[in-house]
Amino acid sequence: MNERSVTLRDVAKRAGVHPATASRALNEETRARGLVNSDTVARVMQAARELNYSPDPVARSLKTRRSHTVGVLIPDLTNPLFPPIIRGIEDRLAQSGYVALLGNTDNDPDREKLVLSGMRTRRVDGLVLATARRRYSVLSELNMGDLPIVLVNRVVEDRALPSVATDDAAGIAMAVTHLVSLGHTRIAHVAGPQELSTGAGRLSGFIMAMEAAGLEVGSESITYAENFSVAAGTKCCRELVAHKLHPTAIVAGNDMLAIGCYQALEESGLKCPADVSVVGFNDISFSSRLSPPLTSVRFPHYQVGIEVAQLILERIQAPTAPTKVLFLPPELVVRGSTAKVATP
Amino acid sequence: MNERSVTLRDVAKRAGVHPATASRALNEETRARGLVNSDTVARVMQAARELNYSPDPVARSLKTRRSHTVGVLIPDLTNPLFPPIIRGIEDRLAQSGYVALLGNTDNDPDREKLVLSGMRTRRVDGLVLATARRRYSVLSELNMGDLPIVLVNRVVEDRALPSVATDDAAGIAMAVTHLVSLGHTRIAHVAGPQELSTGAGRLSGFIMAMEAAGLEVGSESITYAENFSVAAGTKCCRELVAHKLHPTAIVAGNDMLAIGCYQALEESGLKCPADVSVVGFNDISFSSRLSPPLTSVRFPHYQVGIEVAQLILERIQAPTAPTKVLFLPPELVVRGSTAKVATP
DNA sequence: CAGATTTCTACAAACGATTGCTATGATTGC
DNA sequence: GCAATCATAGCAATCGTTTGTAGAAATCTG
Repeated sequence: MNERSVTLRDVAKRAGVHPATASRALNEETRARGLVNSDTVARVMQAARELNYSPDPVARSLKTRRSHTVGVLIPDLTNPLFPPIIRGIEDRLAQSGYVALLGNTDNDPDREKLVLSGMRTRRVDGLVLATARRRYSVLSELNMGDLPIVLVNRVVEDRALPSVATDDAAGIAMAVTHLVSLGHTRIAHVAGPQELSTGAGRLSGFIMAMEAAGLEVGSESITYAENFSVAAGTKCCRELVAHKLHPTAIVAGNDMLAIGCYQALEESGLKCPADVSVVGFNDISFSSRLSPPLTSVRFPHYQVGIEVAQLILERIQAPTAPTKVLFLPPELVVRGSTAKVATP
Repeated sequence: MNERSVTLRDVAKRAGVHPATASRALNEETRARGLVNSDTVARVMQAARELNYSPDPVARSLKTRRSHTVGVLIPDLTNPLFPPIIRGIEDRLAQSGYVALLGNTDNDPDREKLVLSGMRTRRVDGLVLATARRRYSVLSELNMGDLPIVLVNRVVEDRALPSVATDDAAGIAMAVTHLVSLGHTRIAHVAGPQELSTGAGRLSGFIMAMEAAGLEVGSESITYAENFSVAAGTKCCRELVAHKLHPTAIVAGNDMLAIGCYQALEESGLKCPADVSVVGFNDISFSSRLSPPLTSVRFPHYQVGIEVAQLILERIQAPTAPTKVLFLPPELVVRGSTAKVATP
């Protein structure tokens, strides 16, 4: 019943060897280095199997200083962007015997510091940050300089940290091109927070794409959201429609902002897409079920998670490996929220 | 820079005491038992503060056999029902210095076994299960009988395990009553998987509520979904509309199934809510943004998470405490997917 | 004031693994 | 045939805590 959990000593005793030998026999690397006879290896493994031995990760961690754990910091799990990414991360980590420790920061620097220091004392082997501001000070403050780090969906300004993200500019360009092909010329942008890399990247992508299309982009065609929320989107969109430039299309910084636009348009009696087309970014689940179904820039969330985990594992193995910055291609999913511009 | 992490020995040395004394001085309980002089307590705590000491949880776990970690098993993080629950759990756990270890099972018993045994070797102090079938064998199989367990959103048949959930029957009853008050009499049910407690509880709630309303519920007014997915909902709804009983309202086992109904209705050229009203369950985020906005039974997800964490913490403290079964009240959110029955 | 009792603190042994070093045969070279 | 080399396995220390026990002060008791 309450079988006292079987330890390495038990295995060793059963195999008739010293615990140290048993340890080496069960350890891939030392075995490979030929430090132990293949006969005894077989005997030990047999014993381990018979006893259904599994090593105590706690004891192991204490000695090896590795927890086989990586901390994953996100603003808020409730944001539908993150669950698929997290699943990707966890699935890939599990393959290598690692687990993820989640931490929600709610975009609050204090909370972020708290969570981070908690992760440090829990001795995570690496850190995945989906919360990075463009300039990142928290890390150095907390003296976790030696910890492997990978960013998700965010890039720091100087690209000094490895990261996985989609090409924001390319995605926005696809949106703009799509709108232009529908005949739109008065295209506005609801920009996300500029201290976040996505917010800034998408704004500059918007400007570049507009210029490439030969369209003017004045200051009145851009509004800045305080954060990536529905409410902020509504607020911004209200400004846009109130202004004299009557945009026929809006490129939102993400889907939340786009949904906010829906609401503001409704309030002002404008129809989407008949009067104003709207494009989002992220293609969160259920965006196809919105009314109207949202045209959005999609990128492979789950795959991003996989790649992130891959990267952090690599860096844990070889902390000094070159700093990879990986971009996954975006894709425009055209749905009902964009339409040909109404002939005036 | 690379300050060798400060250990208990350092603190002890600085305070001029033996490490054991330092340990006791820093430990709430032993201190309370008066095992150490209050002077030395002060001195040790001072030293600890000066050195910015934080105990190594790994070493501590090794000795105390407690990991300050609880495993949380869910079918799929991607299901929008779970993120708010998880946040509740994590937030409450964090308050007590615990962390959650997530595990996705995809409703696959094998995967479930795998994840569970992983959690056991990681020495979780407790288990939160959102995946429980009505009869639960996996646990005994894995010989984790002594581990504290709490169920979320699921109840086992004999209520032998503590759990937190909403009152499924009451929620469904609210839905049925609402529909009846709108004049509906031909009300059908898309039932979830019957091996899950929610599936079964909502079905029996449906039957009871219908009888209470004096309405017949024949076998043709119930279809069974294989799982809680949009696709399964579509399939079931197709059957319902194809059948001779032409229901004017459908109570779906959850929101996913309800969305599936939307799709099937659309296919058959039926309008919701003009021709058929639909009610969901869970009120996942964005259900208000669906087309039409979904009427759904809501319960406080985040709060459920809080309560669950509370319960598992209690049980970790006192494993033999009485088995609480907590029900949180549901609430009907009426939106655009339900309407008065069309006069025939 | 001697002895019994109470308070505290130090010692040392765990917890379960890993790992540098040493010891033992066996093997080889000359 | 003896020294040097090599392949294995054992010994013991260690990671950073916690905790049972022993012993030294300090306090109390009669």
